Amino acid sequence: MSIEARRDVFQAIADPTRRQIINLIAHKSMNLNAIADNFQISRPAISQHIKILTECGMVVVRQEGRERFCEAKLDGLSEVSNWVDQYKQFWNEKLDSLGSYLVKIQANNPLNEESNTNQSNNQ
Amino acid sequence: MSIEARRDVFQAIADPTRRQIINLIAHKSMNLNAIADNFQISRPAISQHIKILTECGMVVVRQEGRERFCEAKLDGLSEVSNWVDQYKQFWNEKLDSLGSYLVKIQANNPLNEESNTNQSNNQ
DNA sequence: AATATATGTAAGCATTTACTTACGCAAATT
DNA sequence: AATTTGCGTAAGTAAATGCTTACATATATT
Repeated sequence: MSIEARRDVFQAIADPTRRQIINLIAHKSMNLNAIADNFQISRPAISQHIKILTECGMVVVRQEGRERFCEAKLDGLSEVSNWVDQYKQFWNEKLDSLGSYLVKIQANNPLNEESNTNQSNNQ
Repeated sequence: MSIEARRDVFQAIADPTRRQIINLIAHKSMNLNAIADNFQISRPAISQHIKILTECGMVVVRQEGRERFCEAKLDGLSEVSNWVDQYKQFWNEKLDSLGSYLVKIQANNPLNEESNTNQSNNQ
């Protein structure tokens, strides 16, 4: 952690512990000790991860008495999503599930022709 | 780079230079010098980045005479996409555009009720 | 008031990262 | 055959990373 470093979302989620922290608090705020209980590493280590996540805007800390509740702010993930989604065309799973979903709508909607074209040049 | 390290896609794309490399070769294979021409850092540095990308399966190198063409294999990005997309509901832009698209289909398809539920609990 | 709890932060440390320069080697060119 | 080109790799280095332990501090509890 040392001095001061580049902080961006891509780097923030590069660490598996930080991804797990995000998973933990995505749906419900937790205080720091509660988060740390889920890991084998020390509480200060978790505190430092939270600091990093805070610095890149992915976590907001709300103080409540002596506790600090960590809330996930995952808007920043859209940056990752946008970057990755440029390359959607290079793998199939996701396209397939979207495809079958559109086909399902299509089946109930024989009048609509244009959603076909939407399906093919979506990206 | 030293000895041997954890290699996963999240860490691979954490580095901005590697993301640029991916951008460069996503649509057309390039040999190493051609890639390096786009950066200020040395050719060996690029070579090391390519090695990392190769180690986590995002680049395949095809030798052709003395040249080595680097081809992007971006299937691995689906792992990132899947992880990030769990949290789609936490930012709006993407949902909005998908939402308006579904609304548009919906408008042409008054019989189909279930796509409404699909829209709300899509994730 | 004394203690316990929840936390931040500093300092130290081993490891990893991202580079550099120097070199080696095979394939192409001359 | 000699040289140039395209590349990998080793060794060295500064900085970053991820952790630890030790300590400080504010808020609760007793």
